[in-house]
Amino acid sequence: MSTAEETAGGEAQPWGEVTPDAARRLLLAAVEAFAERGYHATTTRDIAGRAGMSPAALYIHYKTKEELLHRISRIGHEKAVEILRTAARAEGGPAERLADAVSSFVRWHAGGRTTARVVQYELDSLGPDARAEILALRRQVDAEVRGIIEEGVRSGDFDVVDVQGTTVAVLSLCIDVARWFNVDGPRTPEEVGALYADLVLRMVGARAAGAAQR
Amino acid sequence: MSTAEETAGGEAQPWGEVTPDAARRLLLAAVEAFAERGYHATTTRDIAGRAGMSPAALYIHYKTKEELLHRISRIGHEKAVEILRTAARAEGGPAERLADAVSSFVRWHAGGRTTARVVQYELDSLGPDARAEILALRRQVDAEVRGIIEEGVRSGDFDVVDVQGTTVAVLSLCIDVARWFNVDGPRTPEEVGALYADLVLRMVGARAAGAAQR
DNA sequence: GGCAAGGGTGAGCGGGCGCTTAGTGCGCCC
DNA sequence: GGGCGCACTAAGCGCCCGCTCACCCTTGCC
Repeated sequence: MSTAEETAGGEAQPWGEVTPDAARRLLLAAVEAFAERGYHATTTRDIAGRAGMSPAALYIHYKTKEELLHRISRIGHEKAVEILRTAARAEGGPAERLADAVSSFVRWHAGGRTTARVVQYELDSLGPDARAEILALRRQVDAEVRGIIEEGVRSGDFDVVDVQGTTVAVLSLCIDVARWFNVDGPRTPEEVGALYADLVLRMVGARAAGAAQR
Repeated sequence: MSTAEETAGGEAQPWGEVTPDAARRLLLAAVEAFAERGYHATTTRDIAGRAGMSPAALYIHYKTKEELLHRISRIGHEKAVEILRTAARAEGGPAERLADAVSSFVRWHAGGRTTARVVQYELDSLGPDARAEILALRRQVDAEVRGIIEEGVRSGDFDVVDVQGTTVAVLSLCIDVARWFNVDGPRTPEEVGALYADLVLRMVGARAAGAAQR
């Protein structure tokens, strides 16, 4: 039976596609460990231990420790592209779609903070080939957001001087959520998403920006 | 001869206070190495090698590898606080001071990217005590920016619903510059600083925000 | 029941890690 | 100008890393 799509924001089981059950448990354990201590500070013994297996079991499903990071990074980036693409292709005006894109992207970074941390901050630990593959996905992420902003400028909904610079700033704002967000903190992912969507609309000078908030 | 204060933005020699010359060279080497590969992926042999010394030389000036990170982190954070405090206490209205704070903070993150990277992203590699000390400095950073925004709201210059949330977002934007900025890229630290100052003024709904840009 | 396949384990290899120690060269003070 | 102190080095200790290998269970098919 096909695993049903989970509700937005959380990271219920985005790893359903990783097929042997033991391989998925190992991957999940690696995500946790990498997010907590970083790739280099994590040992293969720690990963295997979290998955309830012996150190050697890891090498039945993955060639190296780096392959684990590579897989996590690719799946995570694909999810990020999917989130932004869905928002970009939705119905509604540029402002509506940009707000939607930002709030879901932020919710993903806050709610699935462990995954997002690995995805966004452990890129440099990959080898050159894997790194290049991931960078291509990043360019897609950038293009989706830039597309919405360009459209808003063309239609006159947005007032932006430097489209590329503003695109970088918008993504930057969302991505950094993975660094500071704390699950035990005072804000829910949804609240941060809503706040950030409003702030971004202001950044692009959307007509009537923030009007709905006041 | 006293080392003259360097011009703003760069990181010519902010480590003048580190006194034995060899200790400073080691620290500088550590900053480079940590920024490039991360704390855990950097070996003491690498640090000593970059400083042109034998591995053992490191332990004459520093007790452990972690002490190097601790020192770098503290000096870096003190510099960050100083930059923001200077901007916050300057003359002029809230908008002017906020723009000044953001642009100099961004210039520091972009120009001194190696230092800023270590300062912002290697915090978790510190032990609990050192970490707590650094977190106190971070609270000061937050307080300086929040102070300017609060003042702007009181005076009616800014229109902000969620002061703390907006403060986090503003700092977030600046800090993330250390992650993506590329010295060989198309923008200078000054250009990014100016762009970000404008974007932040829009975020806080400053009266006539961006008017000077158009 | 016999047997092949494959997920899993215990033990351990080679190597590089953080850090130490014994010794060396050199400048400075009396 | 002899001795002391200190910055520094060569060598290496003990440890733990990523990863491997020989072997062991369980499962499914004839």
